[in-house]
Amino acid sequence: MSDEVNELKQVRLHKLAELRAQGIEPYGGRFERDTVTAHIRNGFAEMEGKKVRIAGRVMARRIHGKAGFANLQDQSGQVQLYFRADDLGEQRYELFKSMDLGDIIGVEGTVFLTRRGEISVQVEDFTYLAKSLNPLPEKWHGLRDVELRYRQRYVDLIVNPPVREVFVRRSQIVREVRRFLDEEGFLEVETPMMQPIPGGATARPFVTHHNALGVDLFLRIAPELYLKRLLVGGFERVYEVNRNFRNEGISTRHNPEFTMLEVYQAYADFNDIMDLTERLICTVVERVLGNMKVRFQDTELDFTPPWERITMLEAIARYAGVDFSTVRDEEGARQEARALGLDIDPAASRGEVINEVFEELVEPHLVQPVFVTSHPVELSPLAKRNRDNPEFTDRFELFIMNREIANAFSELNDPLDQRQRFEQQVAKRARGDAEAHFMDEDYLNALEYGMPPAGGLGIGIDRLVMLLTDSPSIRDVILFPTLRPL
RNA sequence: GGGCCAUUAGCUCAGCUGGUAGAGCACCUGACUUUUAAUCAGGGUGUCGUUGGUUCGAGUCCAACAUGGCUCACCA
Repeated sequence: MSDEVNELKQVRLHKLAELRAQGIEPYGGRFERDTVTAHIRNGFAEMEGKKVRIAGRVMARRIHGKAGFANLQDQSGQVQLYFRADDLGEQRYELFKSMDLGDIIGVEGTVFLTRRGEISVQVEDFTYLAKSLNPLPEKWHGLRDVELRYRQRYVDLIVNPPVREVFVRRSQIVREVRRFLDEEGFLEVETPMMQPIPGGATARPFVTHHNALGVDLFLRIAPELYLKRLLVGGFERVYEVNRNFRNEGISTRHNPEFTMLEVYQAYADFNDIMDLTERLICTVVERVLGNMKVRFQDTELDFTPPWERITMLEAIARYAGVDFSTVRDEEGARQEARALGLDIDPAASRGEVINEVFEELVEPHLVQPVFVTSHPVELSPLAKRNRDNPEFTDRFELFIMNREIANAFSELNDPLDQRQRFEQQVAKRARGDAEAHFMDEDYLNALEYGMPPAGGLGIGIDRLVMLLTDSPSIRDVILFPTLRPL
């Protein structure tokens, strides 16, 4: 970071040289541990009086003349160490006294209980595993500066234990998602992150360049079109959990790279996927949190199934008081929306108006888990039309805490309809919509071979993790969120 | 991208209407053999985000820029 070596680091560099002068290697190698700090604390009844070998970072130190204490932190937690000159000899004891907060050491000693009732390890020998040259943040307040916490997550993780808990839980959530899908007979696959045509979502892509091929490639905005090619190929249940990249704004709910789960099930439709989604999330919540009620900020979310299912038009009728099913023409729809106080583009189609009304007037009401179904067709260029009402699609979005957590539909497998939808998107792109879909001839070619009817699902993993870890910002659930380089 | 706010020691933060830089933790020196935010005595370690401007004088007022946060817009 800074090229100026401050005095605190200077002191530590001097200590480092001193260690080497004494023939002590400050950066040790393999250290065989036989337990971890949490095990000593949780299993004290059996551990008392036993000899243990543990390793970790020195987080606090209290020296009392010829004896002293230190807190040793490993991934599992902390345990107190007790150093005595009588046990260690003058020379080793001096070495203990010259230790810095942040140093990583390996320790051999005996588990005991202090007079004050603190589970501790009486150190018989210790070894340097890594000398720390940078001082740790303040022991009481930790690292508060948000920018530093994200830029130097390694420091954040050292001094702010709850942060580590969030990422442990994130890992558990992803593991349980995989376990659920594996148990349901889904096959995990990997499809290209670098795509010649970015498809599967409405978003701006990142562009990169392949030198040997001499072509531009796009970081994927979604895996959807590749996963559906696999349905054509005969895989009937596939999923992928991986990164998507969208070249758009950064906010508390958006990171340019984020993790997406997509699931496809042949011979199913969006109703089957709704059931699957409910079971998936309930299973994950149950297995990870052990409770169907989850507190998010000031709200208690109840995941107990079944979740409400409501069409988009019903939701609008309920929360905005307008029944768009009776408003057939575009101008009438625009007038209704303007009467509700919305600013509507004169060129907006009926479906776009309905979507606008939904987003502005309905989403703020959707707190508890609810499936909203039947979206206008022009907003869903990859979804199958509803048989009875072809202006709408067999699609749903899951809303929790006003946020879209999942998006799913019956997949459009009619190659002629799909071609028309692409053509409409290409026309939008020609009118300047940088987020409209590209024509993808190879995808159409795949559909022309015949794709079984299928239901597909996308879940934003980061947002799910936010909900289940009570994290208000997406940056709190991404280890290294995107920041402007310094 | 717009609006608002923040930026002072390694960290957490004070610093009033402009007068030449402070505290706690950490660190250094000494005392202390069961403490735990250990305690006691002593020591301040700084390009006040950057660059300009106003002024006799700027951490403080003004402007621009940088980085970040919140928020709006866009999206998932």
